[in-house]
Amino acid sequence: MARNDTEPAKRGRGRPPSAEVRRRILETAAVVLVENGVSEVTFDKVARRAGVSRMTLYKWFRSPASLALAAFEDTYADSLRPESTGDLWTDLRTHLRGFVADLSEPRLGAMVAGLLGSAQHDPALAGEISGSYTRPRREGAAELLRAGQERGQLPASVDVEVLVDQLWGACYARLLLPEGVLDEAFADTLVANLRALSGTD
Amino acid sequence: MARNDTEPAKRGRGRPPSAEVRRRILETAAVVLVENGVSEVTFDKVARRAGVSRMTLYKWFRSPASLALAAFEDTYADSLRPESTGDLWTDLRTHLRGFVADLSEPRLGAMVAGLLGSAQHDPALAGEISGSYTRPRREGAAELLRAGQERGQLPASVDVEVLVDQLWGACYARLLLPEGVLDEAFADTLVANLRALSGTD
DNA sequence: CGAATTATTGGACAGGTTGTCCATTAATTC
DNA sequence: GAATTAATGGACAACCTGTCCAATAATTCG
Repeated sequence: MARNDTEPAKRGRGRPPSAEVRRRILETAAVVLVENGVSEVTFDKVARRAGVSRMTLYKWFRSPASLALAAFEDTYADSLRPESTGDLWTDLRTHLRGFVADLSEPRLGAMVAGLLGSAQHDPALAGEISGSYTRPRREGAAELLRAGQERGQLPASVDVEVLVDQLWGACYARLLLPEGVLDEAFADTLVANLRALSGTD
Repeated sequence: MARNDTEPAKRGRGRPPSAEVRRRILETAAVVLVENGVSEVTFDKVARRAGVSRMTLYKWFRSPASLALAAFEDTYADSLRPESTGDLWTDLRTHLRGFVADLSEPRLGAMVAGLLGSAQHDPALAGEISGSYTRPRREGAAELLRAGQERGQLPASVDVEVLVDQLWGACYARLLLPEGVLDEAFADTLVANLRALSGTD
């Protein structure tokens, strides 16, 4: 949570990068990001608003979208909450409820949707998102399911990797497809549907 | 399927819109769309390539993305295939297999992903996609499930609207999230997971 | 201290896209 | 022939990108 920008490492020779400058860039980018969306985060605008040379941005960030992602991570990195109670269905409900609560918070949801939207035209951005956002979250989700499977709460024949998409992926579909409604009831029903099928009421 | 541009309706007074011009615009936009992606479909480029005045594009299309969507619908509108065999699980497998086959066809998948990506920054485009693409497909999917539910192949307690997201939505998640693998095996496993849970092997 | 090294700045430039304006020409109906 | 609508071509300011360059600042090494 924005605690890794104070003193990164020993530099060799020349003038060290200014932590002050980097901080102002990320703060300004975060403001533009939350107020105007990813597509408005532009090198030109951020540089002018932050009172920083545009060249510095070109040196540190691959693209405006990449800067927006860095600002997002720096400011809104959330906790990944990996707690577990020992009961699969309880874990799923609390985890999915929190997840949906985050994504349906207008500002955060719009930022995630905007970043994923930009990634559709920007393979490099997709790679960055995969590394810092998608992959760790997907890992945690699969782990949760695997634990339940090992406790016998899920048939061994269930494909956990696919089930991740049938729970968390379904939430992203509601976030990204037009007309999608994303609320706590949706999270609950995702789990309820599985239980209804398995008859474990 | 590009059959609604020949003679739309009687015009009142002045010079009628040129079907020839409209055709060239949509064809050129479709070429740019499939070759370079949604983000490269620009009024300037399409107008120059089509040999048409840029002003004409501004008159007929709300935005470049809207033009890209029109070109997509005009050229690549697919069939919605609503056939049904009477068995839910068979219907689901064939339907989802075809759906995934379409989306994983590189050009078509990239176009859908690009359009949905652009819609994240363009609410008006999201509305257009909802009306012409998302809503009818979602309706068909829900209908398929409801029919199965009425035949007793799905518990009455299952929420069909949510289950749509757990099947088709999961495919969109794989399409739109980085690292997602979308193939026939995924389609089969989506259905297999539900059957594994319900124990109806 | 001085030299080498790296960061940052400010300015400049061409290229592309948008959005808008205007005058002109073309086609069609009344 | 007059009114009406479509289409054209050109122009303009505004913004963003990507790149180049010269000048200045901060830090380490010899």
